[in-house]
Amino acid sequence: MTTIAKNSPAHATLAVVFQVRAGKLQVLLWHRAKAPFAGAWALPGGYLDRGETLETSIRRHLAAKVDVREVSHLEQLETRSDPKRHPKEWQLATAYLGLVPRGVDPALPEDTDWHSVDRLPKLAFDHGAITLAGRERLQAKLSYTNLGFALAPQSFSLSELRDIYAAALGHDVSATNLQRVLIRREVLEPTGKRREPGRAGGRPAALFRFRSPKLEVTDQFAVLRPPER
Amino acid sequence: MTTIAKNSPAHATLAVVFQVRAGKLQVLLWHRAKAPFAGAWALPGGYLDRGETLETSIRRHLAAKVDVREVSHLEQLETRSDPKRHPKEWQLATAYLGLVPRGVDPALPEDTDWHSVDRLPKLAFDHGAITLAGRERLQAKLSYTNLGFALAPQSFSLSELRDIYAAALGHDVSATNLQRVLIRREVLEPTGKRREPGRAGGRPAALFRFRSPKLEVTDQFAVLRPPER
DNA sequence: GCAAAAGTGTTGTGTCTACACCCATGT
DNA sequence: ACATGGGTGTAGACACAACACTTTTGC
Repeated sequence: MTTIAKNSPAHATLAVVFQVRAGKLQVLLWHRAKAPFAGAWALPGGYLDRGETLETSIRRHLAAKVDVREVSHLEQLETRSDPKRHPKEWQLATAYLGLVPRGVDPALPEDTDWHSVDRLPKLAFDHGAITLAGRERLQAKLSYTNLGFALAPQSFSLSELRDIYAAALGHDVSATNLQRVLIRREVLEPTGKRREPGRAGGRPAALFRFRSPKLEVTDQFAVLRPPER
Repeated sequence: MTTIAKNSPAHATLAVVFQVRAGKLQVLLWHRAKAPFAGAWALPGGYLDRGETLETSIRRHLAAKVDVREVSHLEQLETRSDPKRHPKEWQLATAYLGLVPRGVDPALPEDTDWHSVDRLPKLAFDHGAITLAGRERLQAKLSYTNLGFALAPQSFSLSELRDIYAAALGHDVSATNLQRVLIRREVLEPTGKRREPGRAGGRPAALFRFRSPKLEVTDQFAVLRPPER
């Protein structure tokens, strides 16, 4: 018998899955029962298997936590490699950003729950930093892409959409101006339907939808763009 | 003797190193002598070693090709994981974007050379796609950050800077407007020095420098920014 | 009529492009 | 003087924020 020095790192995939719930941006976490970091909350994920891509892997691990069909957007965030990030093994982790539209409420396992991002508990490993990196990516892309489609339901009033943007961005958003920006960019379109007012009355809201369910950059060349002729 | 199933992928680091040379955006490639892809050009890089981070790894591998002190910026791009990306082994690769300022001309090994990005030869593995992803990242960040510092020399006239931006962006850039954008954003500052005119005459150009040699976002919240009060 | 909620009109501001014009130097 | 290259002045286009005002509903 020879001892074989393992000369490749273990590789895990993780996902920062966000959803706007109860007016707050929340992230999906599970509660670790075993060491290391027993008792701490952690991002969902697991090891990469032979024959699968990173994206396939994180979809497979997420399927154990939420109905993957609910995940409306998934993109790679970053790969973490600090040799000390895992206390027991040499492990790299590739993190993904996942988004779930407002309104759906997937069934979750016992050990899994949503947590408000601005009141995070102590997270295992480097998952705290990864979560914040995910929020930064989300906030930036809400500004210059149509990424809102991934947080919003199929159809919505503009004040509902404003609340979603406000929760994700962490500051007030004006429904008036949000409408004009997204309509001008041809990101939103009216459905022609209306929402019935509640018992307090008020004008019925027009319902909108996102034109495309795929990520599109809507404002990339705001400056330093090519000359017209 | 037992066969030990290796259940972790090999992990390599790669770098897309750009420099503006001869008015073109060029990328550093080396010529593979051995299979797989013998005879093809490839991005510099190599395996990740135990105890190092991905960034340390790519700096180490780059050191074999260029003087690493010349690399003025390095950031992680993406991790590629297609099981078929390497014909012989299960290998992931994390790619970095590296930038070298105009003007320096590092000594290179025999097998290594610069190639114009818009006339790339066939590249090994998925290196062609990675190179284009690197160019996209560079072009986007030139618009909304001070990343130009990493492509420009210490001090430069505005027409020199315009040529650098034009090569990287792939379209004409107006020196007049480039100046105003970068000065307003407080990215550039005058050095107070001047460039002596050439034999053809002409007004001597004022020399500028970038204020900061670190990446800073200068335009992130162009829209959907927080209300003033 | 009045409160509530949604939507429109309008003004002002800041940032950018385009282009005409002026400046400083060598021959 | 004039060619050459650099720099400034200025006008217009555009996208956005802010806010007043109007519309549509329930009670």
